[in-house]
Amino acid sequence: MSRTRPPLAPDVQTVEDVLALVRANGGRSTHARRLLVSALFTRDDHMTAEELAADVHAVAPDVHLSTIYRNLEELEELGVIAHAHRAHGPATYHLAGRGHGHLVCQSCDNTIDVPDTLFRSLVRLAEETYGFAVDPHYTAISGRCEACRGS
Amino acid sequence: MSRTRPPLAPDVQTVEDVLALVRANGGRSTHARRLLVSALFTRDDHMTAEELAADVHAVAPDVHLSTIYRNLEELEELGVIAHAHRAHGPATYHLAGRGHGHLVCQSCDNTIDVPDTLFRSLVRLAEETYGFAVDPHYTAISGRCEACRGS
DNA sequence: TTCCTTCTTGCGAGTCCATTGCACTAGTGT
DNA sequence: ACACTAGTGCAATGGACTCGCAAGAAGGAA
Repeated sequence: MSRTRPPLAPDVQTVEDVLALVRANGGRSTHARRLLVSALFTRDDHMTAEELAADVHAVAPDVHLSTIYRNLEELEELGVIAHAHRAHGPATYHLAGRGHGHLVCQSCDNTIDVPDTLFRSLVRLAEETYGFAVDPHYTAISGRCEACRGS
Repeated sequence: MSRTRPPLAPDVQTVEDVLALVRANGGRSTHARRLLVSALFTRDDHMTAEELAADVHAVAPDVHLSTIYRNLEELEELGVIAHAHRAHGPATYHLAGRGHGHLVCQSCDNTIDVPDTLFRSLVRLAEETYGFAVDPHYTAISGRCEACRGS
């Protein structure tokens, strides 16, 4: 499979679409791969590699965690999914779809998905002032959510 | 030492000031502690625990890494230093001073310090829309720096 | 100074999240 | 059916911390 640049996710809407895309890029549609993509579509949420592995394991217990990681990397290169890093704990993966940022509460660890519009000013200022191209999706923003503010 | 709330860093300008603050909070001014604080002041930069340990080890080779971590935690509780998480790699520690955010390049890993003003709009929108209090210091923002954009 | 309390430290072990090398297995085009 | 190579399981490794514990050192009291 070519590992050069993400072909910017076309409209892949189903598990089969993804597998087709994988195959179109020289990959193979394996059991583990299919199950992982299914898990991603079924929950359509932010999930850690461990959580995805748990879902896969419900059906196929011997899919190894390293296989999960390798496939996640693969799918990310194809532009099917994206992952975001949080200050603490494992990264979360989610279907690429429309881009969005993440606010993560330092206390309860909850993630709030937010539209890119929230970052517009930051992106512009960083660009103008430092020539820095902010990727608002890659790092989750830390803070405290409404429920946790008070303590 | 009371571990309740950070007493919001007073004006501590020197190593001795910090040690005094530590003692005022029931801590002791130990060899390891003094060396760590020195390293922090000497470089006055963003440093990882390992880098700080290296500086300390230049003088006292048997200060254990766990001691470095414990002291960093201690100093952070006293408001003397702060740390920021980056998407990859270890956290970086720096003197608290005036707060600032961080832009970290995904390619070259360089950190750019930026004033809080860059985050003003994000902070306001997150607050208004989600009741979420963004802490722009805690998580470094990922992206690509001027030099690395092109590849 | 000596003593005593309690904070600190060194060290080793352990945890969490992720990555890698390797030999074996299994998709695929032919 | 075959061969070629992508993919997989497994174990080991690695980075960055974190923790428990017993020994050691600060600093106030006597």
